[in-house]
Amino acid sequence: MQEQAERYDVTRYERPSVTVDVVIFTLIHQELHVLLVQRRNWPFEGCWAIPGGFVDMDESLEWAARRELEEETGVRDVYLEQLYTFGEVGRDPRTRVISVAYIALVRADVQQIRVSEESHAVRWFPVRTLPEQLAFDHAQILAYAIGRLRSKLEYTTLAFQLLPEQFSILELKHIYEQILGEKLDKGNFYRKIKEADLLEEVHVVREERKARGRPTQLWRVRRDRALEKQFVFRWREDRLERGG
Amino acid sequence: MQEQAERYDVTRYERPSVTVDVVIFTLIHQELHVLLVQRRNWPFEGCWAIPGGFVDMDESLEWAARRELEEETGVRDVYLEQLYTFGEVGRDPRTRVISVAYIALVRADVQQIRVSEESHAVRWFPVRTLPEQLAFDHAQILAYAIGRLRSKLEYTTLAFQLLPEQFSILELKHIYEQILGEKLDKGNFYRKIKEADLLEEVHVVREERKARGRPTQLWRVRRDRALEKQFVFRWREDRLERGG
DNA sequence: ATAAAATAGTGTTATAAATACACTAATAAT
DNA sequence: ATTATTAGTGTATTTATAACACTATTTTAT
Repeated sequence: MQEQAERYDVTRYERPSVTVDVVIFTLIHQELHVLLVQRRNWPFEGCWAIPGGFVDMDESLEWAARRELEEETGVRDVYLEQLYTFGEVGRDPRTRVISVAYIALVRADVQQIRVSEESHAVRWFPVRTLPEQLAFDHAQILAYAIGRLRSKLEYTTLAFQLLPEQFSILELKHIYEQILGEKLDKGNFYRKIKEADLLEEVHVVREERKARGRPTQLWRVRRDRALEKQFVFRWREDRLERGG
Repeated sequence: MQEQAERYDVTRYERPSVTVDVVIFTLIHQELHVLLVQRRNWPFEGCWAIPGGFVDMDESLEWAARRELEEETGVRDVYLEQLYTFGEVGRDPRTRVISVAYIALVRADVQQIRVSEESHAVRWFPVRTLPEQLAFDHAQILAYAIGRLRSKLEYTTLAFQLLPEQFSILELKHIYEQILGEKLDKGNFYRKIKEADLLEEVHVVREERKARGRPTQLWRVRRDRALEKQFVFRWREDRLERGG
Protein backbone atom coordinates (compact mmCIF):
# COMPACT_ATOMS: atom_id res chain seq x y z
CA MET A 1 0.00 0.00 0.00
CA GLN A 2 2.33 2.73 1.17
CA GLU A 3 4.50 1.54 -1.65
CA GLN A 4 3.22 4.26 -3.88
CA ALA A 5 3.33 7.09 -1.38
CA GLU A 6 6.58 8.46 -2.71
CA ARG A 7 5.20 8.97 -6.16
CA TYR A 8 2.37 11.14 -4.97
CA ASP A 9 2.64 14.65 -3.68
CA VAL A 10 -0.02 14.22 -1.10
CA THR A 11 -1.06 17.85 -1.10
CA ARG A 12 -1.61 18.09 -4.83
CA TYR A 13 -4.13 15.35 -5.46
CA GLU A 14 -7.77 15.39 -4.62
CA ARG A 15 -8.46 12.52 -2.28
CA PRO A 16 -11.45 10.92 -0.54
CA SER A 17 -12.62 12.17 2.84
CA VAL A 18 -12.88 9.74 5.73
CA THR A 19 -15.65 9.73 8.27
CA VAL A 20 -16.73 7.39 11.04
CA ASP A 21 -20.37 6.48 11.44
CA VAL A 22 -21.49 4.94 14.71
CA VAL A 23 -24.55 2.71 14.84
CA ILE A 24 -25.55 3.02 18.49
CA PHE A 25 -27.77 0.29 19.91
CA THR A 26 -29.53 0.08 23.21
CA LEU A 27 -32.43 -1.73 24.86
CA ILE A 28 -35.50 0.25 25.81
CA HIS A 29 -38.33 -1.74 27.38
CA GLN A 30 -36.55 -4.95 26.43
CA GLU A 31 -36.58 -3.95 22.77
CA LEU A 32 -33.61 -3.15 20.56
CA HIS A 33 -33.34 0.51 19.57
CA VAL A 34 -30.90 2.48 17.44
CA LEU A 35 -29.95 6.16 17.66
CA LEU A 36 -30.53 8.36 14.61
CA VAL A 37 -30.07 12.07 13.99
CA GLN A 38 -32.19 14.20 11.71
CA ARG A 39 -30.42 16.13 8.96
CA ARG A 40 -31.09 19.84 8.58
CA ASN A 41 -29.27 20.50 5.30
CA TRP A 42 -28.97 19.34 1.75
CA PRO A 43 -28.63 16.54 0.84
CA PHE A 44 -31.30 14.39 2.47
CA GLU A 45 -32.62 17.33 4.43
CA GLY A 46 -35.07 16.12 7.05
CA CYS A 47 -33.97 12.51 6.68
CA TRP A 48 -32.77 10.49 9.60
CA ALA A 49 -29.12 9.43 9.51
CA ILE A 50 -26.59 7.47 11.48
CA PRO A 51 -24.50 9.84 13.60
CA GLY A 52 -20.94 10.36 12.44
CA GLY A 53 -18.26 12.84 11.53
CA PHE A 54 -14.88 13.40 9.97
CA VAL A 55 -11.78 11.74 11.28
CA ASP A 56 -9.21 14.23 12.52
CA MET A 57 -5.56 13.93 11.56
CA ASP A 58 -4.43 13.17 15.07
CA GLU A 59 -7.01 10.64 16.21
CA SER A 60 -7.35 6.94 15.45
CA LEU A 61 -10.53 5.57 13.91
CA GLU A 62 -11.69 4.13 17.19
CA TRP A 63 -10.97 7.37 18.95
CA ALA A 64 -12.99 9.24 16.38
CA ALA A 65 -15.86 6.82 16.89
CA ARG A 66 -15.72 7.27 20.66
CA ARG A 67 -15.70 11.02 20.24
CA GLU A 68 -18.78 10.89 18.02
CA LEU A 69 -20.50 8.60 20.44
CA GLU A 70 -19.83 10.89 23.36
CA GLU A 71 -20.95 13.94 21.40
CA GLU A 72 -24.29 12.31 20.66
CA THR A 73 -25.04 10.44 23.87
CA GLY A 74 -22.59 11.71 26.46
CA VAL A 75 -21.68 8.11 27.11
CA ARG A 76 -18.15 6.78 27.43
CA ASP A 77 -16.65 3.38 28.06
CA VAL A 78 -19.13 1.41 26.04
CA TYR A 79 -18.66 -1.61 23.84
CA LEU A 80 -17.47 -0.53 20.42
CA GLU A 81 -16.50 -2.58 17.42
CA GLN A 82 -15.68 -1.81 13.84
CA LEU A 83 -18.41 -2.96 11.47
CA TYR A 84 -17.37 -2.34 7.88
CA THR A 85 -16.02 0.38 5.65
CA PHE A 86 -18.36 1.76 3.03
CA GLY A 87 -16.68 3.36 0.06
CA GLU A 88 -18.88 3.40 -3.00
CA VAL A 89 -18.20 6.38 -5.22
CA GLY A 90 -21.60 8.02 -5.30
CA ARG A 91 -22.73 7.50 -1.75
CA ASP A 92 -22.46 11.17 -0.86
CA PRO A 93 -23.50 13.60 -3.62
CA ARG A 94 -21.26 16.38 -2.32
CA THR A 95 -17.87 14.73 -2.39
CA ARG A 96 -16.15 11.39 -2.21
CA VAL A 97 -16.64 10.09 1.32
CA ILE A 98 -15.39 6.82 2.74
CA SER A 99 -17.14 5.87 5.97
CA VAL A 100 -15.74 3.50 8.54
CA ALA A 101 -18.82 2.25 10.37
CA TYR A 102 -18.77 1.18 14.01
CA ILE A 103 -21.29 -0.54 16.26
CA ALA A 104 -21.74 0.73 19.81
CA LEU A 105 -23.76 -0.98 22.52
CA VAL A 106 -25.04 1.28 25.26
CA ARG A 107 -26.40 -0.14 28.49
CA ALA A 108 -30.11 0.00 29.10
CA ASP A 109 -29.74 1.97 32.33
CA VAL A 110 -27.52 4.76 30.99
CA GLN A 111 -28.94 5.21 27.54
CA GLN A 112 -31.23 8.07 28.53
CA ILE A 113 -28.42 10.16 30.05
CA ARG A 114 -28.22 12.72 27.33
CA VAL A 115 -29.43 12.25 23.77
CA SER A 116 -30.45 15.37 21.97
CA GLU A 117 -28.07 17.71 23.74
CA GLU A 118 -27.44 20.13 20.93
CA SER A 119 -30.12 21.84 18.94
CA HIS A 120 -30.62 19.08 16.36
CA ALA A 121 -33.13 16.27 16.56
CA VAL A 122 -31.87 12.99 17.95
CA ARG A 123 -34.07 9.97 18.60
CA TRP A 124 -34.01 6.32 19.56
CA PHE A 125 -35.84 4.19 16.98
CA PRO A 126 -36.94 0.59 17.56
CA VAL A 127 -35.18 -1.50 14.93
CA ARG A 128 -38.55 -3.00 14.01
CA THR A 129 -40.01 0.35 13.04
CA LEU A 130 -37.29 2.40 11.41
CA PRO A 131 -37.99 5.46 9.25
CA GLU A 132 -38.84 4.32 5.75
CA GLN A 133 -36.10 6.44 4.18
CA LEU A 134 -32.69 7.05 5.64
CA ALA A 135 -30.02 9.45 4.36
CA PHE A 136 -27.21 8.31 2.04
CA ASP A 137 -26.63 4.54 2.14
CA HIS A 138 -27.47 4.44 5.81
CA ALA A 139 -30.29 1.94 5.42
CA GLN A 140 -27.73 -0.49 4.07
CA ILE A 141 -25.28 0.25 6.89
CA LEU A 142 -27.99 -0.19 9.48
CA ALA A 143 -29.20 -3.46 8.02
CA TYR A 144 -25.65 -4.72 8.03
CA ALA A 145 -25.19 -3.65 11.63
CA ILE A 146 -28.36 -5.39 12.78
CA GLY A 147 -27.34 -8.56 11.01
CA ARG A 148 -23.93 -8.51 12.60
CA LEU A 149 -25.39 -7.88 16.03
CA ARG A 150 -27.89 -10.68 15.72
CA SER A 151 -25.31 -13.20 14.62
CA LYS A 152 -22.74 -12.20 17.21
CA LEU A 153 -25.24 -12.49 20.03
CA GLU A 154 -25.14 -16.22 19.59
CA TYR A 155 -21.50 -16.77 20.20
CA THR A 156 -20.29 -13.86 22.27
CA THR A 157 -21.11 -12.07 25.49
CA LEU A 158 -22.41 -9.14 23.52
CA ALA A 159 -25.90 -9.34 25.01
CA PHE A 160 -24.50 -8.52 28.42
CA GLN A 161 -23.33 -5.18 27.08
CA LEU A 162 -26.91 -4.23 26.42
CA LEU A 163 -28.26 -5.13 29.83
CA PRO A 164 -28.22 -2.76 32.77
CA GLU A 165 -25.41 -3.06 35.28
CA GLN A 166 -27.51 -5.43 37.36
CA PHE A 167 -29.94 -7.97 36.00
CA SER A 168 -31.51 -11.31 36.75
CA ILE A 169 -30.89 -14.53 34.85
CA LEU A 170 -34.48 -14.56 33.67
CA GLU A 171 -34.08 -11.07 32.25
CA LEU A 172 -31.01 -12.22 30.40
CA LYS A 173 -32.96 -15.20 29.11
CA HIS A 174 -35.67 -12.81 27.98
CA ILE A 175 -33.18 -10.81 25.87
CA TYR A 176 -31.99 -13.97 24.21
CA GLU A 177 -35.55 -15.03 23.49
CA GLN A 178 -36.32 -11.60 22.05
CA ILE A 179 -33.40 -11.63 19.69
CA LEU A 180 -33.41 -15.27 18.73
CA GLY A 181 -37.16 -15.30 18.41
CA GLU A 182 -37.85 -18.54 20.29
CA LYS A 183 -38.49 -19.78 23.80
CA LEU A 184 -35.57 -21.24 25.71
CA ASP A 185 -35.54 -23.86 28.45
CA LYS A 186 -35.24 -22.27 31.86
CA GLY A 187 -33.22 -25.00 33.48
CA ASN A 188 -30.78 -25.35 30.62
CA PHE A 189 -30.36 -21.61 30.45
CA TYR A 190 -29.50 -21.42 34.13
CA ARG A 191 -26.97 -24.19 33.75
CA LYS A 192 -25.45 -22.64 30.67
CA ILE A 193 -25.00 -19.28 32.24
CA LYS A 194 -23.68 -20.67 35.49
CA GLU A 195 -21.27 -22.93 33.69
CA ALA A 196 -19.91 -19.98 31.74
CA ASP A 197 -19.01 -18.40 35.08
CA LEU A 198 -19.22 -14.88 33.74
CA LEU A 199 -21.46 -13.40 36.38
CA GLU A 200 -21.06 -12.46 40.01
CA GLU A 201 -23.87 -12.24 42.50
CA VAL A 202 -25.14 -8.87 43.61
CA HIS A 203 -26.13 -9.02 47.26
CA VAL A 204 -28.29 -5.95 47.27
CA VAL A 205 -31.88 -6.90 46.56
CA ARG A 206 -33.83 -4.96 43.97
CA GLU A 207 -35.87 -2.28 45.70
CA GLU A 208 -39.03 -2.47 43.62
CA ARG A 209 -40.98 -5.44 44.98
CA LYS A 210 -43.48 -7.57 43.20
CA ALA A 211 -46.81 -8.56 44.70
CA ARG A 212 -45.59 -12.02 45.65
CA GLY A 213 -42.78 -14.40 45.24
CA ARG A 214 -39.18 -14.94 46.09
CA PRO A 215 -37.08 -11.82 45.57
CA THR A 216 -35.19 -11.45 42.31
CA GLN A 217 -31.55 -12.46 42.47
CA LEU A 218 -29.45 -9.87 40.69
CA TRP A 219 -26.14 -10.46 38.95
CA ARG A 220 -23.49 -8.37 37.32
CA VAL A 221 -20.90 -9.20 34.72
CA ARG A 222 -17.53 -10.16 36.12
CA ARG A 223 -15.20 -7.48 34.87
CA ASP A 224 -12.25 -9.82 34.68
CA ARG A 225 -13.85 -12.32 32.38
CA ALA A 226 -16.67 -10.81 30.43
CA LEU A 227 -14.77 -9.71 27.38
CA GLU A 228 -12.07 -12.28 27.12
CA LYS A 229 -14.25 -15.31 27.61
CA GLN A 230 -16.82 -16.35 25.11
CA PHE A 231 -20.30 -17.33 25.98
CA VAL A 232 -21.40 -19.61 23.24
CA PHE A 233 -25.07 -19.90 23.56
CA ARG A 234 -25.80 -22.12 20.64
CA TRP A 235 -23.67 -23.97 18.20
CA ARG A 236 -26.37 -25.58 16.25
CA GLU A 237 -28.23 -23.00 14.29
CA ASP A 238 -27.40 -21.84 10.82
CA ARG A 239 -25.88 -18.44 10.75
CA LEU A 240 -25.58 -16.95 7.33
CA GLU A 241 -24.20 -13.59 8.15
CA ARG A 242 -21.01 -13.97 10.00
CA GLY A 243 -19.44 -10.62 10.48
CA GLY A 244 -17.42 -10.93 7.38
CA MET B 1 -21.54 11.34 9.55
CA GLN B 2 -21.99 13.60 6.58
CA GLU B 3 -23.84 15.76 9.05
CA GLN B 4 -20.78 17.90 9.54
CA ALA B 5 -19.70 18.16 5.95
CA GLU B 6 -21.19 21.58 5.52
CA ARG B 7 -19.11 23.05 8.26
CA TYR B 8 -15.84 22.04 6.68
CA ASP B 9 -14.24 23.48 3.61
CA VAL B 10 -12.89 20.25 2.37
CA THR B 11 -9.95 21.78 0.50
CA ARG B 12 -8.62 23.70 3.45
CA TYR B 13 -8.10 20.96 6.00
CA GLU B 14 -5.38 18.39 5.99
CA ARG B 15 -6.99 14.99 5.93
CA PRO B 16 -5.94 11.35 6.11
CA SER B 17 -5.03 9.43 2.97
CA VAL B 18 -6.85 6.22 2.17
CA THR B 19 -5.21 3.13 0.75
CA VAL B 20 -6.32 -0.42 0.15
CA ASP B 21 -4.06 -3.27 1.13
CA VAL B 22 -4.77 -6.68 -0.32
CA VAL B 23 -3.67 -9.80 1.50
CA ILE B 24 -3.50 -12.28 -1.36
CA PHE B 25 -3.59 -15.94 -0.41
CA THR B 26 -3.02 -18.92 -2.59
CA LEU B 27 -2.00 -22.54 -2.32
CA ILE B 28 1.36 -23.62 -3.66
CA HIS B 29 2.23 -27.27 -3.25
CA GLN B 30 -0.75 -27.64 -0.96
CA GLU B 31 0.61 -24.99 1.38
CA LEU B 32 -0.93 -21.63 2.14
CA HIS B 33 1.10 -18.75 0.75
CA VAL B 34 0.72 -15.00 0.84
CA LEU B 35 2.00 -12.46 -1.67
CA LEU B 36 4.38 -9.77 -0.40
CA VAL B 37 6.27 -6.99 -2.16
CA GLN B 38 9.67 -5.68 -1.15
CA ARG B 39 9.98 -1.97 -0.45
CA ARG B 40 12.72 0.01 -2.15
CA ASN B 41 12.39 3.31 -0.32
CA TRP B 42 12.25 4.81 3.11
CA PRO B 43 10.57 3.94 5.38
CA PHE B 44 11.08 0.22 5.89
CA GLU B 45 13.41 0.04 2.89
CA GLY B 46 14.06 -3.58 2.00
CA CYS B 47 11.20 -4.81 4.17
CA TRP B 48 8.44 -6.95 2.77
CA ALA B 49 4.98 -5.44 2.73
CA ILE B 50 1.41 -6.28 1.79
CA PRO B 51 0.67 -4.94 -1.68
CA GLY B 52 -1.59 -1.93 -1.82
CA GLY B 53 -2.07 1.57 -3.08
CA PHE B 54 -4.08 4.75 -2.89
CA VAL B 55 -7.77 4.79 -3.61
CA ASP B 56 -8.60 6.98 -6.57
CA MET B 57 -11.43 9.46 -6.40
CA ASP B 58 -13.51 7.66 -8.96
CA GLU B 59 -13.19 4.03 -7.84
CA SER B 60 -14.89 2.16 -5.03
CA LEU B 61 -12.84 0.44 -2.36
CA GLU B 62 -13.49 -2.96 -3.82
CA TRP B 63 -12.57 -1.72 -7.26
CA ALA B 64 -9.33 -0.31 -5.91
CA ALA B 65 -8.60 -3.66 -4.30
CA ARG B 66 -9.29 -5.51 -7.54
CA ARG B 67 -7.05 -3.11 -9.42
CA GLU B 68 -4.19 -3.67 -6.96
CA LEU B 69 -4.71 -7.38 -7.18
CA GLU B 70 -4.57 -7.36 -10.93
CA GLU B 71 -1.51 -5.14 -10.97
CA GLU B 72 0.37 -7.55 -8.74
CA THR B 73 -0.83 -10.90 -10.01
CA GLY B 74 -2.60 -10.29 -13.29
CA VAL B 75 -5.53 -12.21 -11.89
CA ARG B 76 -9.16 -11.12 -12.09
CA ASP B 77 -12.42 -12.58 -10.86
CA VAL B 78 -11.18 -13.97 -7.61
CA TYR B 79 -12.81 -14.18 -4.22
CA LEU B 80 -12.36 -10.87 -2.42
CA GLU B 81 -13.63 -9.73 0.94
CA GLN B 82 -13.04 -6.74 3.12
CA LEU B 83 -11.03 -7.60 6.21
CA TYR B 84 -10.72 -4.56 8.45
CA THR B 85 -9.74 -0.92 8.32
CA PHE B 86 -6.54 0.03 10.07
CA GLY B 87 -6.33 3.64 11.10
CA GLU B 88 -3.89 4.17 13.99
CA VAL B 89 -2.25 7.56 13.84
CA GLY B 90 1.41 6.61 13.69
CA ARG B 91 1.25 3.58 11.45
CA ASP B 92 2.96 5.34 8.54
CA PRO B 93 5.77 7.71 9.54
CA ARG B 94 5.32 9.88 6.44
CA THR B 95 1.71 10.91 6.71
CA ARG B 96 -1.61 9.86 8.14
CA VAL B 97 -2.72 6.79 6.22
CA ILE B 98 -5.91 4.81 6.74
CA SER B 99 -5.78 1.40 5.12
CA VAL B 100 -8.80 -0.65 4.17
CA ALA B 101 -7.49 -4.20 4.11
CA TYR B 102 -8.94 -6.90 1.87
CA ILE B 103 -8.43 -10.63 1.63
CA ALA B 104 -8.13 -12.22 -1.80
CA LEU B 105 -8.14 -15.94 -2.50
CA VAL B 106 -6.46 -16.95 -5.72
CA ARG B 107 -6.97 -20.43 -7.11
CA ALA B 108 -4.05 -22.79 -6.99
CA ASP B 109 -4.07 -23.38 -10.73
CA VAL B 110 -3.92 -19.74 -11.82
CA GLN B 111 -1.70 -18.20 -9.15
CA GLN B 112 1.54 -18.53 -11.11
CA ILE B 113 0.28 -16.57 -14.10
CA ARG B 114 2.23 -13.42 -13.46
CA VAL B 115 3.75 -12.30 -10.17
CA SER B 116 6.76 -10.06 -10.34
CA GLU B 117 5.83 -8.38 -13.56
CA GLU B 118 7.32 -4.99 -12.89
CA SER B 119 10.84 -4.34 -11.78
CA HIS B 120 10.20 -4.63 -8.05
CA ALA B 121 10.53 -7.76 -6.00
CA VAL B 122 7.36 -9.74 -5.45
CA ARG B 123 7.24 -13.11 -3.77
CA TRP B 124 4.91 -15.74 -2.45
CA PHE B 125 5.72 -16.57 1.19
CA PRO B 126 4.45 -19.62 3.04
CA VAL B 127 2.43 -18.34 5.98
CA ARG B 128 4.46 -20.59 8.25
CA THR B 129 7.74 -18.92 7.37
CA LEU B 130 7.05 -15.25 6.93
CA PRO B 131 9.82 -12.64 7.01
CA GLU B 132 10.59 -11.80 10.62
CA GLN B 133 9.95 -8.12 10.11
CA LEU B 134 7.27 -6.65 7.89
CA ALA B 135 6.81 -3.00 6.96
CA PHE B 136 4.45 -0.71 8.88
CA ASP B 137 1.80 -2.61 10.88
CA HIS B 138 1.61 -5.26 8.20
CA ALA B 139 2.50 -8.10 10.55
CA GLN B 140 -0.64 -7.24 12.49
CA ILE B 141 -2.75 -7.04 9.34
CA LEU B 142 -1.43 -10.35 8.14
CA ALA B 143 -2.04 -12.06 11.46
CA TYR B 144 -5.57 -10.73 11.45
CA ALA B 145 -6.11 -11.96 7.89
CA ILE B 146 -4.87 -15.44 8.72
CA GLY B 147 -7.10 -15.54 11.78
CA ARG B 148 -10.12 -14.51 9.76
CA LEU B 149 -9.37 -17.05 7.08
CA ARG B 150 -8.98 -19.77 9.67
CA SER B 151 -12.22 -19.00 11.44
CA LYS B 152 -14.25 -18.60 8.26
CA LEU B 153 -12.98 -21.86 6.97
CA GLU B 154 -14.93 -23.63 9.66
CA TYR B 155 -18.33 -22.37 8.73
CA THR B 156 -18.16 -21.40 5.06
CA THR B 157 -17.18 -22.87 1.74
CA LEU B 158 -14.22 -20.51 1.52
CA ALA B 159 -11.63 -23.25 1.19
CA PHE B 160 -13.11 -24.23 -2.14
CA GLN B 161 -12.06 -20.84 -3.51
CA LEU B 162 -8.44 -21.78 -3.01
CA LEU B 163 -8.64 -25.09 -4.78
CA PRO B 164 -8.34 -25.57 -8.52
CA GLU B 165 -11.52 -26.16 -10.48
CA GLN B 166 -11.20 -29.90 -9.96
CA PHE B 167 -9.83 -31.51 -6.86
CA SER B 168 -9.97 -34.67 -4.79
CA ILE B 169 -11.47 -35.02 -1.33
CA LEU B 170 -8.06 -35.69 0.13
CA GLU B 171 -6.72 -32.49 -1.40
CA LEU B 172 -9.59 -30.63 0.18
CA LYS B 173 -8.83 -32.28 3.50
CA HIS B 174 -5.23 -31.22 3.11
CA ILE B 175 -6.25 -27.58 2.71
CA TYR B 176 -8.28 -27.76 5.86
CA GLU B 177 -5.35 -29.24 7.71
CA GLN B 178 -3.05 -26.56 6.38
CA ILE B 179 -5.20 -23.71 7.45
CA LEU B 180 -6.45 -25.15 10.71
CA GLY B 181 -2.99 -26.39 11.59
CA GLU B 182 -4.03 -29.86 12.72
CA LYS B 183 -4.57 -33.31 11.30
CA LEU B 184 -8.11 -34.37 10.53
CA ASP B 185 -9.60 -37.83 10.47
CA LYS B 186 -9.89 -39.18 6.96
CA GLY B 187 -13.06 -41.15 7.47
CA ASN B 188 -14.89 -38.42 9.32
CA PHE B 189 -13.86 -35.93 6.69
CA TYR B 190 -15.24 -38.04 3.88
CA ARG B 191 -18.51 -38.43 5.71
CA LYS B 192 -18.78 -34.72 6.47
CA ILE B 193 -18.12 -33.62 2.92
CA LYS B 194 -20.47 -36.15 1.42
CA GLU B 195 -23.17 -35.22 3.87
CA ALA B 196 -22.85 -31.55 2.90
CA ASP B 197 -23.62 -32.52 -0.69
CA LEU B 198 -21.77 -29.56 -2.19
CA LEU B 199 -19.67 -31.41 -4.70
CA GLU B 200 -20.36 -33.17 -7.96
CA GLU B 201 -18.27 -35.94 -9.39
CA VAL B 202 -15.99 -35.25 -12.33
CA HIS B 203 -15.90 -38.25 -14.59
CA VAL B 204 -12.75 -37.36 -16.44
CA VAL B 205 -9.78 -38.93 -14.73
CA ARG B 206 -6.75 -36.85 -13.95
CA GLU B 207 -4.19 -37.24 -16.73
CA GLU B 208 -0.99 -37.21 -14.70
CA ARG B 209 -0.65 -40.69 -13.22
CA LYS B 210 1.15 -41.63 -10.08
CA ALA B 211 3.52 -44.55 -9.85
CA ARG B 212 0.91 -46.73 -8.21
CA GLY B 213 -2.48 -46.71 -6.71
CA ARG B 214 -6.11 -46.24 -7.49
CA PRO B 215 -6.78 -43.25 -9.71
CA THR B 216 -7.77 -40.03 -8.01
CA GLN B 217 -11.47 -39.27 -7.99
CA LEU B 218 -11.97 -35.64 -8.89
CA TRP B 219 -14.83 -33.41 -7.80
CA ARG B 220 -15.98 -29.93 -8.54
CA VAL B 221 -18.10 -27.53 -6.58
CA ARG B 222 -21.78 -27.63 -7.42
CA ARG B 223 -22.47 -24.20 -8.81
CA ASP B 224 -26.03 -24.19 -7.54
CA ARG B 225 -25.15 -24.75 -3.93
CA ALA B 226 -21.60 -23.70 -3.21
CA LEU B 227 -22.14 -20.12 -2.24
CA GLU B 228 -25.58 -20.19 -0.78
CA LYS B 229 -25.14 -23.26 1.35
CA GLN B 230 -22.84 -23.30 4.29
CA PHE B 231 -20.44 -26.05 4.93
CA VAL B 232 -20.04 -26.15 8.63
CA PHE B 233 -17.00 -28.15 9.31
CA ARG B 234 -16.81 -27.83 13.03
CA TRP B 235 -19.04 -26.31 15.63
CA ARG B 236 -17.22 -27.17 18.73
CA GLU B 237 -13.95 -25.38 18.75
CA ASP B 238 -13.37 -22.09 20.44
CA ARG B 239 -13.08 -19.28 18.00
CA LEU B 240 -11.92 -16.08 19.46
CA GLU B 241 -11.53 -14.14 16.33
CA ARG B 242 -14.79 -13.98 14.57
CA GLY B 243 -14.62 -11.79 11.63
CA GLY B 244 -14.94 -8.26 12.89
C1' DA C 1 -0.62 -64.00 -11.37
C1' DT C 2 0.57 -61.69 -7.32
C1' DA C 3 2.19 -58.12 -4.26
C1' DA C 4 2.44 -53.38 -3.05
C1' DA C 5 0.78 -48.76 -3.10
C1' DA C 6 -2.42 -45.42 -3.31
C1' DT C 7 -7.14 -43.67 -3.20
C1' DA C 8 -11.79 -44.18 -1.54
C1' DG C 9 -14.40 -45.15 1.38
C1' DT C 10 -17.59 -47.85 5.61
C1' DG C 11 -18.44 -49.56 10.54
C1' DT C 12 -18.26 -49.24 15.26
C1' DT C 13 -17.62 -47.45 19.57
C1' DA C 14 -16.70 -43.81 22.94
C1' DT C 15 -17.20 -39.33 24.47
C1' DA C 16 -19.31 -34.91 24.78
C1' DA C 17 -22.98 -31.58 24.06
C1' DA C 18 -27.62 -30.26 23.62
C1' DT C 19 -32.43 -30.95 24.79
C1' DA C 20 -36.67 -32.05 27.24
C1' DC C 21 -38.98 -32.17 31.18
C1' DA C 22 -39.81 -33.44 35.93
C1' DC C 23 -38.62 -32.02 40.26
C1' DT C 24 -37.05 -29.34 44.73
C1' DA C 25 -36.34 -25.12 47.41
C1' DA C 26 -36.77 -20.35 49.14
C1' DT C 27 -39.33 -16.24 50.13
C1' DA C 28 -42.89 -12.90 50.70
C1' DA C 29 -47.63 -11.43 50.41
C1' DT C 30 -52.17 -12.93 51.42
C1' DA D 1 -51.22 -22.37 55.61
C1' DT D 2 -51.57 -21.19 50.76
C1' DT D 3 -50.00 -19.41 46.63
C1' DA D 4 -47.20 -16.95 43.35
C1' DT D 5 -42.80 -16.18 42.02
C1' DT D 6 -37.88 -16.73 41.45
C1' DA D 7 -34.17 -19.93 41.57
C1' DG D 8 -32.50 -23.51 40.82
C1' DT D 9 -31.18 -29.33 40.44
C1' DG D 10 -31.67 -34.24 38.43
C1' DT D 11 -31.84 -37.18 34.90
C1' DA D 12 -32.75 -39.57 30.75
C1' DT D 13 -32.73 -39.04 25.71
C1' DT D 14 -31.02 -37.55 21.56
C1' DT D 15 -27.51 -35.83 18.64
C1' DA D 16 -22.78 -34.54 17.30
C1' DT D 17 -18.04 -35.26 17.30
C1' DA D 18 -13.94 -38.05 17.54
C1' DA D 19 -11.01 -42.08 17.37
C1' DC D 20 -9.68 -45.80 15.02
C1' DA D 21 -10.13 -50.25 12.89
C1' DC D 22 -11.55 -52.11 8.74
C1' DT D 23 -12.87 -53.14 3.61
C1' DA D 24 -12.69 -52.23 -1.31
C1' DT D 25 -10.86 -50.65 -5.79
C1' DT D 26 -7.47 -49.83 -9.17
C1' DT D 27 -3.00 -49.28 -10.77
C1' DT D 28 2.15 -50.48 -11.51
C1' DA D 29 6.11 -53.43 -10.58
C1' DT D 30 7.81 -57.95 -10.33
